[in-house]
Amino acid sequence: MAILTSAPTITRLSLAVQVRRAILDRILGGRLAPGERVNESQLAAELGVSRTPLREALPGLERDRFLVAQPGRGYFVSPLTLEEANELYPILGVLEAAAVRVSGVPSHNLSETLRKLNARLAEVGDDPDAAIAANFAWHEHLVGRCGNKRLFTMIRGLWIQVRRYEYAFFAPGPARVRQSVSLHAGIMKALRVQDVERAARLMEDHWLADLDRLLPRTDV
Amino acid sequence: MAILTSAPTITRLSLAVQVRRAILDRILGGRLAPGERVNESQLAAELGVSRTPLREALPGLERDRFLVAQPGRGYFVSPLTLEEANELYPILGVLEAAAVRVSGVPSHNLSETLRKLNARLAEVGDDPDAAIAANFAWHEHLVGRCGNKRLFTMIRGLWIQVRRYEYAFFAPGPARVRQSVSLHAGIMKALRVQDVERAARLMEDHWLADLDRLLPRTDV
DNA sequence: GGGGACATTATTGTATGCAGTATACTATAT
DNA sequence: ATATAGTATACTGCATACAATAATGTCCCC
Repeated sequence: MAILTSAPTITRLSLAVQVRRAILDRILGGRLAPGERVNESQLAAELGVSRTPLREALPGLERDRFLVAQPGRGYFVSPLTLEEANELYPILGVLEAAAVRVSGVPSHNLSETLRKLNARLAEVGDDPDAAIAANFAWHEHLVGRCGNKRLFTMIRGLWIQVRRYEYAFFAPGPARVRQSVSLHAGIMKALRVQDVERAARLMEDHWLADLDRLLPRTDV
Repeated sequence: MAILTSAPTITRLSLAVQVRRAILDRILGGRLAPGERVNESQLAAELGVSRTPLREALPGLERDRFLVAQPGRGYFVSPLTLEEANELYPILGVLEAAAVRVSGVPSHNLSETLRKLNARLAEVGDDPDAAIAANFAWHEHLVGRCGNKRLFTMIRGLWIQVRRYEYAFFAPGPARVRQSVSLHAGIMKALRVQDVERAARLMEDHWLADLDRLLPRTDV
C-alpha cells in the first residue's frame, strides 16, 4: 500500500515525515493498539517503503511518547495509563491558562468566532470524532493567537497525546459535551468583561474537570 | 573516534542514543555552531559509526529544536534567536511555578539541601559552566519532587534548550550569579513561611528576570 | 570582464544485506 | 504432564551500496 495519496505539492516531504503521519494515524485510530508491538518489516511493507525511512520516523514518535523502545526488542505502542492522563491534563491546564493570560482580551471578531465554534460543539451528536474536533477547534482559536509560537506548539503536541485518551475513554454522550460547552461559555463570559485572569483560571479548571470525568471510566 | 568511553553497564544503549548524546554535547559545547550545516558522512566518520544510527538520532534532535531539517539539503544546527529566548524563558517560568505549586511545602531536609546548593552557587567563581550547573542543581532539587514526572521531564528538556542561550549570552560575572542567589533566597523564604503561592510567583518572576538580563546582551 | 549553461562533484534519500540477539518451537527427561 | 534445554526462526541493529538531488566549478558566449 503506497503512502502518496495526495498530489505532490510544492513542499517536499521526506518519506520519513509521511511515514510518521501514517503511523500516528494508525496509533490515534487504534489500528495500532496500545501495547502492541511494531513489526518494522511488516509495517514497512504495508506502507510501501523500506525499513530505512521507517526507522527514521520511529525515534521521533518515541520522543513524543507514542511509542516506547525496548533495546533489542524494538518499538511498542505506548500503553494508556491512568498515571499519564493524571499528568497530562493538569499540564495542559497550566499551559493553556498561560496562553490565555498572554493573549489578553480577544477582539470582537474572535469572540464571535469562539461563540460560533462553541455553538457548533453544542450541536454535535454522538460522534466522538466530531465532538473532539469541535472542542479542539474552539481551544485552538482561543489559544492560537498567543504570541508565543513555541507555547502553542507545545500545547498542540499535548493535544494530540490527549486525543488517545479522549478516544479511548471519552463517553461521547451529551453530558460531557454539555459540560464542555458550559465551561467554554464561562471562559468567554469572563473575557467579555475583560477579566483575563478569571478566564485563565477557568481554563485550568476546565482541564481538571475533563480529567475528573475521564478517570472514573478507566479500568487500567 | 569511537563513542564508547565508559565501561559497558548492564543497561544496553543503542548506538543511536549514544550518537544523540554525542551530537548534543557538540551543540551545547559549541563545537557544532548555530546555523552550521551537519555533514552526515563526516560526522558519522568522526563518531566512528555508520550513517544509519546517525540518521536515527537526527530526527529526535530536530523534534527537540536543536536541529532544523531542510528537505534535500540536510540538517542544520538551529540558530539562536532572540525570539526563541523570549518564548522559552516564560514557558519555563510557568512550568516551574506549576511544579512548585504541586510540590507544596518542602521537607526540612530538602530545605537544608536547597540552602546548601544556593550557598554553593554563591561561591562559584567566574566559571560559567559551574554557575550554570549549580543553578540547575538548585532548581532540580526544588522542582524534582513534584509528583508529575511528565512535567519534570518537560522542564528538564527546556533547561537543556535554555542552556544554549545561557552559554552563548550569559555574562558569567558575579552580578548575574548574585541575582540568582538572591531570587532563590526569596523563594526559599516564602516556602519557609509556607506561602507556596508566593514561592511559585517568585519562581515565575525569576525566569522573567533571567530573560531580562539575557536580552540586552544579544545582537541577533 | 561578467553572466549563464553545462559538466562534475558532493551530499542527501532510500534500499538492501548481514550479523547478532530475542522469541518460539520441539524434544527430552523427570 | 510439566519443565527445561536445545534448536530453529524471526526480528532488530547496524553497515554498505545505489539512486536522486543539490552544490560547485569551468567553460563559453556576450
